[in-house]
Amino acid sequence: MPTYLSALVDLAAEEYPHVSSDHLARLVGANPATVRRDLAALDISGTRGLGYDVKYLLHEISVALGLSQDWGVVIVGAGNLGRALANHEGLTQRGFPVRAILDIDPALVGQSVGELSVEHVDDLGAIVADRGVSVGVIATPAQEAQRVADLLESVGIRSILNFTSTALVLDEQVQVRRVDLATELQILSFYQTRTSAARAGTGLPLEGSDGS
Amino acid sequence: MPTYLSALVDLAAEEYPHVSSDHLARLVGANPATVRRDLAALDISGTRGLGYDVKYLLHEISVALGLSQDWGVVIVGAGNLGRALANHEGLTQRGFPVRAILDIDPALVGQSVGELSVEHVDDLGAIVADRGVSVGVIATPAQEAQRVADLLESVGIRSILNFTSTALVLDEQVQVRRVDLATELQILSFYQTRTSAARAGTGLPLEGSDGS
DNA sequence: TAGATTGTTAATCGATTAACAATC
DNA sequence: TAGATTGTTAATCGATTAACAATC
Repeated sequence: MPTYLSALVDLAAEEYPHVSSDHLARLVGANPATVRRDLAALDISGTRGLGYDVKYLLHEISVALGLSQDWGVVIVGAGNLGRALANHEGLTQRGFPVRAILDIDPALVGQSVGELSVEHVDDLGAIVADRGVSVGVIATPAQEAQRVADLLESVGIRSILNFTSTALVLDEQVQVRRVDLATELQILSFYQTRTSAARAGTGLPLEGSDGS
Repeated sequence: MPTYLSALVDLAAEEYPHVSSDHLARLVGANPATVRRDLAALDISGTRGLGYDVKYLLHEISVALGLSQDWGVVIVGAGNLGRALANHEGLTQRGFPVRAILDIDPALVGQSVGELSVEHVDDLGAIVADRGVSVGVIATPAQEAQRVADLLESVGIRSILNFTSTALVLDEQVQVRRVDLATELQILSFYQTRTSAARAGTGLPLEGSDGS
């Protein structure tokens, strides 16, 4: 669904007044029927014979994606990764301003990271309450991840982006996305191993079940 | 598929000689039939009445995941993110040693990043050939991503991990995984927006098509 | 009215899983 | 032999897509 957004931004920039499901489908590499069904699921309707109003579509999808509001972000873990994420300009640009970066290590507290300075994780509750934070990013060592997640949950965070390899166990109300570098690389090497093996004529199957 | 691995490592550590598809399924949160089908797809067979040999399974899955060899990594882009990735210990640990970090900016070339120092992107071909690099990581600004990807493809890289928001167009032989922070956050906010809307009783549908 | 395109039903496809004969 | 568990077929489920009547 987020895929539609950039295509629509382009269309709006080119001042297309309307777009057909067929056109949109080609832009995002999907099937026209799927596009219509997706939009219908968001209660967005078009005009028969004409298509969808681009500006209206853009607005409605932004709302559906929650982009009509800012989502304050707190980053827990001020190591290399945490600091890199805090400096990532793309985030604020796309409606996810980083409001704080925390660590448990007193030696790091007070260090400056871009425009922020590292704060202590003990202040999480107050920070979340005061600064309109609604997303937590976990950039700690894997062993700390569950503890941090519990802490985030306890202060009311309902959206977590987890950069560790730990599979978190949380209330189902809490949405978690995991971004694990090594797993991504393993998936790449898995595909590559399979296709090379297939080319080399060994018995490894090309058609497997999933690839996940 | 990569999911099985850590469960198996644990089992091996506890010296379980055999594991049933049922047991393994519970560990990875899947269905026993799916586990059996997955393993069969990798030409791994078990013993009726007994289950699968844990050590054998671990070995075969490692091979299938390509983990029996190291996959040298080159990082293109020595900004905050590139440097953080280069310092990520987890990578070498899991069989993905970072062999080089490159940038196009002469001011960055020569700077040290952990044990490496930044090299110029013009040397990519030689570096890939000499150091057994098989995975490229793109950590440049989004506008440069396609150019870098073309370059990586041209020097024979077949596995790319793309940290920009650009959708890359490459030969289908080249496996690409995208890790886009803002998109991940958008997905979180999308879910959160939907569920809050549903709780608030507005018309936003809880049952949609995909959520991607 | 003729052409275009939606909204939606029904068909298709693929993936998941239940079930069970084979067999250790 | 009795119990357990695989390997695989057939049933189920869900998601995708073709097709077309409704209608702008």
